[in-house]
Amino acid sequence: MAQNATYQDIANYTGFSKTTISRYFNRPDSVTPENRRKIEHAQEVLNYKGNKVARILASGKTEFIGLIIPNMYLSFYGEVISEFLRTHDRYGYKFIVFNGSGDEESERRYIGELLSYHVEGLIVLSHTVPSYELASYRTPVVAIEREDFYISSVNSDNHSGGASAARHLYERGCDLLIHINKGGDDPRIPAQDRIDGFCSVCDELKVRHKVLTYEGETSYADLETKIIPIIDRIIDTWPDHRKGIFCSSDSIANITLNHLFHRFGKLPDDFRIIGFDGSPIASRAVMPLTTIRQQVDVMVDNAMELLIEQIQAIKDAESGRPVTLHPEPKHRIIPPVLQVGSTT
Amino acid sequence: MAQNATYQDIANYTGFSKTTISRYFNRPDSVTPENRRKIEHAQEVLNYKGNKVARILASGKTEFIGLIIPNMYLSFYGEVISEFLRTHDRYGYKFIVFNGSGDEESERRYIGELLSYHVEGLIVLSHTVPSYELASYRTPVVAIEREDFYISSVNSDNHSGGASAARHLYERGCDLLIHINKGGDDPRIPAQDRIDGFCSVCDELKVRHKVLTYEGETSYADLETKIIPIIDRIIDTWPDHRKGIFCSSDSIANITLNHLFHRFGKLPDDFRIIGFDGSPIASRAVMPLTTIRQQVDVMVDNAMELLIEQIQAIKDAESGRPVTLHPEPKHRIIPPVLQVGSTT
DNA sequence: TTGTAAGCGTTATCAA
DNA sequence: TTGATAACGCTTACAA
Repeated sequence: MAQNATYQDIANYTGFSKTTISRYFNRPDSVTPENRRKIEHAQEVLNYKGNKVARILASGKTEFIGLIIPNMYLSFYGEVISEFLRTHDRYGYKFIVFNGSGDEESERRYIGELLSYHVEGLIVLSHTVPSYELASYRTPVVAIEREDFYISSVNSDNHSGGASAARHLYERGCDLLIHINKGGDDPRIPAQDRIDGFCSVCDELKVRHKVLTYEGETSYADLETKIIPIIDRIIDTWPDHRKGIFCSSDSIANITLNHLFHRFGKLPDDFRIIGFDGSPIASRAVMPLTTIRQQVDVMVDNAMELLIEQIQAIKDAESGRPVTLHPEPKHRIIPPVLQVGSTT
Repeated sequence: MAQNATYQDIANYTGFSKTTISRYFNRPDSVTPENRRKIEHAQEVLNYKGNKVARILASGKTEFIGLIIPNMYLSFYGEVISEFLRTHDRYGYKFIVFNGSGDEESERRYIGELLSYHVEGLIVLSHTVPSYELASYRTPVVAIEREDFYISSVNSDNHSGGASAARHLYERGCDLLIHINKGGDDPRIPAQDRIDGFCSVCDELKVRHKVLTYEGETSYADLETKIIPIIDRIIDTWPDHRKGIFCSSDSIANITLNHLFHRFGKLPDDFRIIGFDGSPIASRAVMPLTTIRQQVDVMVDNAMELLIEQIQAIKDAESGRPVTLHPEPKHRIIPPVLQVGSTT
């Protein structure tokens, strides 16, 4: 079983030096057309495969980006992965994906591992490791929909998302607006903006409203056990209102909708539901959910831009060009869009 | 901006040689406890990070596995990715994920790229590159739910899946069984077994049946445009039968269900629908789909076992131990389970 | 346009 | 138990 061919083998075969072979691969123009053909031929004869590991070691450039997501049961994250993979054709970066599962120590280990592979940058969607720690790694990093005080980030315009949800429910005749969201420890998370936007519109319209929270979940099934009691409480507590429920994810909206169906055989007329994400589960349902759709493709494009900017800054710095070494974190805000379904 | 510390730095700091530092990391017992402490201390002082790239180059072991999936709009593949990522805690392998998008040339390029990163193995779910070519790379490889003539694989027991779908529809009183599946070019694909299982049970039960096919799709929306005409044709052609429709994916089943709802406002009593996959879209719907659920977790576990077996065989071969170099491909068959919903 | 030689940060093989 | 030294396969000055 022959070992893989190397530059050295091609060099021996053609009579050139390793350097020329290297140049052939990196800047073909710098080799005469005739010699280019010779090398090309040798390459095929020897079935040359290439070894990027050696190239990385020598050049320091891995073309790897680490991607850390919190879970896979929210379809939002699947969509995010998908969109990032799609950027490969444009930028050439490969993605090493980790599922943090909400455990801070694991995520820290994963990050360490990614750094030791010399990834050129990190995209972080998981919530546990604080941004000041991420910033301290001195590696390009972009946060998406998470606490981002010390690092660049891309977020949905959660404030306007919450606001348009409230406005839409009001327009659909609701006189009690309820927002269901995860119980927050850190007030700087994006979800807080959603709550603020929701409440400020409610105040403005002078419509009664509530924010109900649940404790962090670990799976879709777990989420169900936490949401269903909340819905039951709503049914019992406010029988005489037309209730507009703004859920902080389509999963929650879906659970809400299903539970109402199971109790009443239909979506009762005193309920309106609106989700958040724009996931397939929303649009592909027999009764499509009204939802605030995040523009995942746009968010991912922006994240790549921000990350590549940082990667470029580091390359510039290394090649001695003048450069701002610690630029202010940049935050991009992507407006979500109201996607009207049948639940409002 | 200080460079990352290396073994050399630790060696200089402690007065040992690089070799000793290397041994400290790889076989700590081979260093005296006292010296171990010294090195440990130096490691912290210098904030040593490690460089796996260099380790890979020197040792040849990357701990990387390449994962090539055909698309991300079928939730099956998202679930597969998720399950593979979960194995990291058990086996330590990292995953480089590519989305083949059904283009043979891209997939071939991706595979080349993965090989040049010296991934230790390949998991292939995409359909384009034939298995004899995959086998020719002489790299450990496991196929999942695709043509697998020359390589090891894990598949759902498609025959029994198709059979139990037919049996279930028959038991639910259908007198015309229809199977919708992708138009096949290659008869060796797993889907063919599904068709066979379906038809053989129909023959056995002496119930009338049809297999309808559509041409390869590129997205969920595209799939809709291909499936809807088929459903319309079914409605027009066989008005007087109770039709049991077995769809080759939950997405197709979902499209079918939605279309029937849009035309009739409900699932008409002369229709029964059964999907295949067991995706969230099936179980989380207001009207949960009956479906043949693939045991993704079991399939992934088996795939990892088969792959690691091959990786181990290569390591054994390299260390000179006697070993069968080209063992027969192994094929594992995982039984899917009938998951009864509200559409039958 | 081509070649020489010195790395990149590990692991592996011998000796000591 | 430790150390000197040679790989691993490529990139990158610097020379020719």
